Amino acid sequence: MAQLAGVSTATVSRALTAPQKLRPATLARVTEAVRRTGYTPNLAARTLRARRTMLVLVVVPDIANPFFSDVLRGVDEGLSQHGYGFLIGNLARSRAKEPQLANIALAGQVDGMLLLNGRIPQGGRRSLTASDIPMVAVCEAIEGARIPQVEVQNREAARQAVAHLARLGHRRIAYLAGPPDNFVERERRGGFCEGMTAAGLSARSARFYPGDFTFASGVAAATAFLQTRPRPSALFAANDEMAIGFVKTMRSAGIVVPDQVSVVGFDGIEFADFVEPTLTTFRQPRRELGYRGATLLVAAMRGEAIDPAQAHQYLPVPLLERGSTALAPAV
Amino acid sequence: MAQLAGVSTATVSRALTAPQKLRPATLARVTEAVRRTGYTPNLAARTLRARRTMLVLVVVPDIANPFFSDVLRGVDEGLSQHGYGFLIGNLARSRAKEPQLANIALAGQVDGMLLLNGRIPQGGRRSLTASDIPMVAVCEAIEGARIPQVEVQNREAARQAVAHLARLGHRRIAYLAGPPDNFVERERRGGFCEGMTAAGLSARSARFYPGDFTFASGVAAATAFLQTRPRPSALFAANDEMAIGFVKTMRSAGIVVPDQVSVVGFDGIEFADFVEPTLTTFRQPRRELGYRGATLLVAAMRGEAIDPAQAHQYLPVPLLERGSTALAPAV
DNA sequence: TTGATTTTTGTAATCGATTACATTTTCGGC
DNA sequence: GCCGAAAATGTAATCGATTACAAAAATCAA
Repeated sequence: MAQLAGVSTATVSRALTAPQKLRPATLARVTEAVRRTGYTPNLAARTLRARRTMLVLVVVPDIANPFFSDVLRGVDEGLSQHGYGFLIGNLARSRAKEPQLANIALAGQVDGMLLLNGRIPQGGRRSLTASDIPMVAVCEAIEGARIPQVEVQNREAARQAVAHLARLGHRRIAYLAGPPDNFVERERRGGFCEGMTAAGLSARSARFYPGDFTFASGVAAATAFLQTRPRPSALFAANDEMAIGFVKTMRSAGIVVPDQVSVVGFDGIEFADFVEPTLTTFRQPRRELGYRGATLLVAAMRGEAIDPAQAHQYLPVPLLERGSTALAPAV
Repeated sequence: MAQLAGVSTATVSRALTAPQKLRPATLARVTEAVRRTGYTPNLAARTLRARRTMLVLVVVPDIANPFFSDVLRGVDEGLSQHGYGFLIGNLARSRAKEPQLANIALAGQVDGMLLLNGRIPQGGRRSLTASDIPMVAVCEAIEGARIPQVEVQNREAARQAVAHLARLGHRRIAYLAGPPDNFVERERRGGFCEGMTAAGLSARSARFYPGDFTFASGVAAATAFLQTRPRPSALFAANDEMAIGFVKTMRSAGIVVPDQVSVVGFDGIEFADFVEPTLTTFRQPRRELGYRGATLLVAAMRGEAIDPAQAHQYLPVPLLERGSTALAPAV
């Protein structure tokens, strides 16, 4: 290959990694030879010598969750643009695999990590936090971690949900919660309370139904809701799946949504469009979350300084006003 | 590290890759030294020399599709069990990236490929088909390809759908199709026709509505359906998303499902449980598809002979009889 | 044209494992 | 205790790129 172009292997290497260092004529000869032979540099050799793998480990809490697959699409776009590929580390909703994933990074098998799970994996042979492996957190923020993060304006959106309902005349607004140890749940709940206060309503006296982000917990909340007196006229669910479970149960109990109860969800999953009535919700910019996270990580892996203003991004989540919210029924 | 154990690097290497070649005492000394130093072999060096990457390229037609994320979970399980990781090649519903993905494999960056897209990627610098890179097709079969394949019994299930409806007394059964160039669509349509014949009904005179697997095409089919005379009493949709779009539109038009029209879907997506009425459908064993494909691929990559009986697997797809099917209305 | 300076290219060491081959050790049988 | 075969271990070449350093070529000023 090098012979065909009449140059040394060093020159070939330079042609591929630092073309500006070559005379145009030489570069052209090498390029032509590369084209003719269909030469591809061996990745392993390059990695071995240059100590870069051009690979990123993406830690996902649950790969079977469609939410993350959309985020992954953005990650894919952001990384492949810069020549990076990615490995997927699926935690499958448990922490058992964390040490294994941490070690992949610590062993230098990847150049950086993208954390979608709201936690820095623990239990590796060394501490990831203390290492200088570039990491970026996406979707679920990691409190106290000194790494770039990209999340959505959970708190702000939740406030807006309450404001939207208050504007429609609702005064008894309930909250359908996620798991209490979850970061986004806490943000959304906090925003809900702030929104209540801002609307001149008492957050203290609002009804809070427990939930865990599943459809089933939405159903359970609906059952509890039916027995609540006085019955709230609106409900803000911390995610769409619960909201849909809630709405479905309401309807089978003969309660008309939105006439008797307004419901607001969160996430903007695809099926929010397909249920009856269509769900009023906040559309998370999933692809964008992944894309921005990937872009930040690439910068970090290249050793570029990250603009502090970019280091922690809060993306806006637009409210989609649709069929499940309406004016409060007259008292 | 080798010094700490008082052995050569060759022995360390053997301790890690072929422990049975060492005397137990030596092995123990090395193991202890490995533990104490926290040594991890450099993957790049190993790959360079051993010419194995322990990585698989998974080609996905659309990573944002939840169907595939579930399959990926199975793939993850099957591969990680044997120490393999995987890269994701996302085609994003187009063929533009095929050459790029083919080249990743041809350049030896992975040890094998798992194809979920029903096609062998074309346009690489050499032909993948002619190469000896291990490949396995999953979900969507690749006709004529001499590689192991894992798919579901599409044809059999479609026959069963018709049988189920016929058993309920339906005689005018319509078919809501997928894109005509899609392999699984053709199988399901074929099974539908066979089922009609088996039930003593004319497949020729059945109504076929065009579709493309999207919710919107289910809505469109419903609109056409409403104008069909005489109106069929049952419909078999080639996937759940269309079935759900169809049902939703029927209901808003005041047609009661299943009393006036029975509907059967295909795939068993999560939301089939959540719609009203719950959808009668076939649950695809998604995780299992991925797991089996991964297992076959590992065998192929290890150079093991594949039992011909295992080389093309057709997994059964159980029918879930739920709310969207009922006895045909009396004529 | 010449010599100094800069740019381009080549030579050879290097990354860290695996592995063919050589050497040493172990072990059984006599 | 010795010999030969078998098992265990060591030595050194090797995988294929990158890159420090050296050498050669190009460029420029006088």
